[in-house]
Amino acid sequence: MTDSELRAGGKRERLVAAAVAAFYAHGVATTSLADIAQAAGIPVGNVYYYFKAKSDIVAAVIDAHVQQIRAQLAAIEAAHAAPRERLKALFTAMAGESDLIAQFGCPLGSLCQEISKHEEGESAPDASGLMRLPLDWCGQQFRAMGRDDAAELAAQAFAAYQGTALLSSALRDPGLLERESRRIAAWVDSL
Amino acid sequence: MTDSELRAGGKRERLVAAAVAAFYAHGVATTSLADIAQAAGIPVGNVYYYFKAKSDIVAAVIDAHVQQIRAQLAAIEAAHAAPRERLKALFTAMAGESDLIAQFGCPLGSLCQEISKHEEGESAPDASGLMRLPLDWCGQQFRAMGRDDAAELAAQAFAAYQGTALLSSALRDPGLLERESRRIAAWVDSL
DNA sequence: GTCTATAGCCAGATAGAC
DNA sequence: GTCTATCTGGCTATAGAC
Repeated sequence: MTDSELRAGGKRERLVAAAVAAFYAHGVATTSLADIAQAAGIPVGNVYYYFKAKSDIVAAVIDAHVQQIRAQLAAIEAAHAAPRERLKALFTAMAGESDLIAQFGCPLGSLCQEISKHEEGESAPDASGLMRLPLDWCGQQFRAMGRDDAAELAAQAFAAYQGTALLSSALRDPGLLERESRRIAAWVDSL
Repeated sequence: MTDSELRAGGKRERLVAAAVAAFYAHGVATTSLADIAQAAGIPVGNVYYYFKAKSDIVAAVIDAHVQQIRAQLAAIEAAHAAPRERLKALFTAMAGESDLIAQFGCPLGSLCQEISKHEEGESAPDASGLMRLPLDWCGQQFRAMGRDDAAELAAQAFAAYQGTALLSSALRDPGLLERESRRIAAWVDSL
């Protein structure tokens, strides 16, 4: 946290949190700065004291997700020593959010997809880390399990989750995600 | 095709085709009517002769995709009698578009995800059929193979494809989709 | 640092000539 | 049916008072 952030009394954090929620529920393109500012209880014009442009808010939102992912993965590593248990913990945790995911999809996957469609100018932030981070972590776990095809297994497991999240939100069916998450966990156990 | 469409000399079709391409490459929300009209070689104001509002264009785009899916599935059914071969044909065909998918994701999945985020008003069209149609078709094939868990297998296969499409576009890696499509085909063969 | 007011732009949508 | 001209509103972003 920088000095100016400390002086800002948490307003920047409130803006980012409001943007995270709004981007997730309504999408990046359809969310206006006014929406974000209102949700954070801050006048619209004041947003530009904290962010030079909307794309900077997008970058801050991506960064917030990255921090959250790192924290979640670190927590799983602290709670479970065995790579197999760590993998199961990750996919079980994701299934725990099935109601939300059935409404809006995976927070990471939907954000990643929307942003990857307009990576043209230099102002467009890169969201690929949102996929790469958990994917590489899964790969590490499979490698620790002694699998030579760790990267392939990681892609298979993570893609199964992402695809199911997409299906469950399209069909508005949380049960789909819960069943598939159990199947993935059982599959990890069987390896 | 209605009478007025016949009289229109294919302009409506050109608009829909341009919208399909633009929505896929840049997203629905960030594509303006001016973009679509220009790509179709039609003045902006004239768009409203064919569509009352932008949401009607979205509905027409969804419908165009539905027609395309039906045609593709019918072609596969005509070319292959065995359900196992039909499934393999579908996932092989998808892998054939890996370069495009690595750029913009699955045309169906990305459209579905974006639209499902703002299904509030009555003007918002429903895109869930884009997932339901191929999903149900896969289920029918698995059932024809004598599987009791046909619906679950269909979800598993289709989610694997959707998730891999998302990953391969996030990481800009067509090879990922090709490898996983081969794996899905081999898995279908093993059932 | 915080907020108000507003500029400037571009989108979606309409009116009406031809 | 086709097209031009234009209205209206909301959005991003800025200027400047406090």
